[in-house]
Amino acid sequence: MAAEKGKKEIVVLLVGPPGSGKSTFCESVMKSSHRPWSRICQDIINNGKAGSKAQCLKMAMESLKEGKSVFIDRCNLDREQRSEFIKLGGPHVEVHALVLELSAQVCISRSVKRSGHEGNLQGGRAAAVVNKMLRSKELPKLNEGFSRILFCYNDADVENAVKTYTMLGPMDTLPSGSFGLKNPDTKSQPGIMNFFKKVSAVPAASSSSTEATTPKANEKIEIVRVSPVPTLAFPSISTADFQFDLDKASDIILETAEAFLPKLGPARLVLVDLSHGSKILSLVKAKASRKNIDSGRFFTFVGDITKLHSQGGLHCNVIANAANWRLKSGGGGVNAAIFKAAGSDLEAATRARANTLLPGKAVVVPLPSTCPLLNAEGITHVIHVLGPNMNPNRPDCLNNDYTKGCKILREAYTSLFEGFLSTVQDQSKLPKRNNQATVSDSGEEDPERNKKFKGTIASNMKSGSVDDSGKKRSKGWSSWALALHIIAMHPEKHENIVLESTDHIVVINDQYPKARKHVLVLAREESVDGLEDVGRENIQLLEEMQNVGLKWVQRFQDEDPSLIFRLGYHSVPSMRQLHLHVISQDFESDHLKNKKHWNSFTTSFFRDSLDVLEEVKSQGKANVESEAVLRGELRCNRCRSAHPTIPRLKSHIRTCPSPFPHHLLQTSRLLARPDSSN
DNA sequence: GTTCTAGAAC
DNA sequence: GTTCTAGAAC
Repeated sequence: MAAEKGKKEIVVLLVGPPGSGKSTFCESVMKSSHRPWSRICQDIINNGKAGSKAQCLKMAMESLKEGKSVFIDRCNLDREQRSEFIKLGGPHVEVHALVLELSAQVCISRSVKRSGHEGNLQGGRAAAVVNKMLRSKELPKLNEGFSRILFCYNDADVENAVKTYTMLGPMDTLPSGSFGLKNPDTKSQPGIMNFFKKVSAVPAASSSSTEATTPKANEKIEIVRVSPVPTLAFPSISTADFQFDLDKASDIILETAEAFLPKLGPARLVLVDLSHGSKILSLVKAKASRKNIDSGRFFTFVGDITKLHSQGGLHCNVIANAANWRLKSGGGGVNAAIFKAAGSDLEAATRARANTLLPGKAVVVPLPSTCPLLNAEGITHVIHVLGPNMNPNRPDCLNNDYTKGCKILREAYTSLFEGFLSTVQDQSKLPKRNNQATVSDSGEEDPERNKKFKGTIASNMKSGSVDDSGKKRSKGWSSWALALHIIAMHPEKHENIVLESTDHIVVINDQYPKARKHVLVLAREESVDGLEDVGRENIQLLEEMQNVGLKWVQRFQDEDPSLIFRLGYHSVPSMRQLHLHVISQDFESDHLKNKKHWNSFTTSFFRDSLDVLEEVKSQGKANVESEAVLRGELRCNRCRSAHPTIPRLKSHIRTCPSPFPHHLLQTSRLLARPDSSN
């Protein structure tokens, strides 16, 4: 009996989708265990047929009364499903969970085989069932009431678990706790697309704990995919109402798509047109096959872009809209159709990102969860694109100027594909930052100011946006990062802090000086956000910034000749608007608090103004150092000795007697008065 | 960029 | 116990 002294029954909840091996596990243990077990399987509890949870509970209680331990052989994938079985626990009954985290593919193929009805339909159903279950899976936690949880990720783990439970005699117990959990991140399962993003961002990730929801790169069976391949469906831009030449347009589509496919991983690009007789479709199709473009990853499709999944059976997670400049519904065609299908959600979501769009630009709009397009078609993002216009009855007609037109159309597709790329992967590691959005921060759009079409996508501009997986994106500038930009654009509104200004520059004190003297010379050029945006056209500007910086050094040294300065730029600025740091080398400041602060001024991340000028003159651009150096050791800027913490470093630099390194002394990178004793 | 703070390091 | 870092939130 259960009450027998020292003896404890065990309830083991198997946790896993169909085909994960729950029944096999139970049978293996029961075959040679010395402990009496009862397997309670919901699939057969009803005289061989599937039964209810209540039946399972009742039978479990009966078995426990008989002194048997029990396996609860049902999926038990979410907390709620498990909760009532956990209540079976008590002073004489322990409750364990055994989690079978095997890959979705394995589970699906096993359940297909078991059903004895191989083939697409059965396979499709099995896949659908497993996928659906995995989507709402919650891994068990000790605080649900388990005394022990064991995670298995592969056959070897399962074999060990079988041994563990087989060896368990009637009087034995197992240690409490959670065992074998490999990646605690899987405790909550975000939407299926989030998973895909995570996986595609780190293609090398092979942690088997995510395997259950990770598609293999080269899956052979379509239905086994847990997440669909990211796919962008896009209409031909500018060739309908904007009357752009079809031949030229088709060349540009192919050219830009071809350039992007290698960057997109397994993702697909699909040109869509409503009509079977579409000329642009047949042109693109013919040219694509001539160019031997991978037809699995770039193809044309006839259908309604708002109903590709439901009517066409094509799964696309992102669609492009041939938008108008006002980013509003209307005009008929694709634009009207998409706005109609997406409902008011799209207008609101668009408005949160941008108010207007310039030709050649794109804006990525994530659809809110309530959006019908998301729910009915699985579309997670709409990317609005505005192409060039050749129709005299529409705004901004280019009057047949195809030089300009082709350039803008190329930009439009590039912006679109970049936008798509940004939905596929987290781009935080991309070195280039100059593909910035050009929608104004205040939401007011000034078409005049975008003389250069260097930027491409307009997205995530309103604030530090967070993508679906919770990471901050590198695109766009958070509101705090705009402070310098705002001052540079309107110094007259900030008279209280502006020390000096000309048509091209503004000088201010750094709000959080990292040394006794620390001022910033801001460029007033609209489109130059940082060193990476600098080109030959900015040489005069760089020279003026340096001269103004030197003037301020003189001024400071007149007050205190012992001050030593460097003039330079951060390789990758945290704040928008090119700014030159004029900073004394004492680094005596309470605002200098962390490794990033120190390393940004004392490693190769800090690019001396002189060097930058020389590089721009000779090679047309400045070299920039990777942000990785910011995480390096803390080294003295004079003797280069390493120090474990910021406080220790600071106390060292207060008294370090060494001269500055050779390369700084050699040229006039380091600005010291001759009579200073350094 | 800063502030705040959990928790690692000492 | 305190010091310090590093990540999240802004």
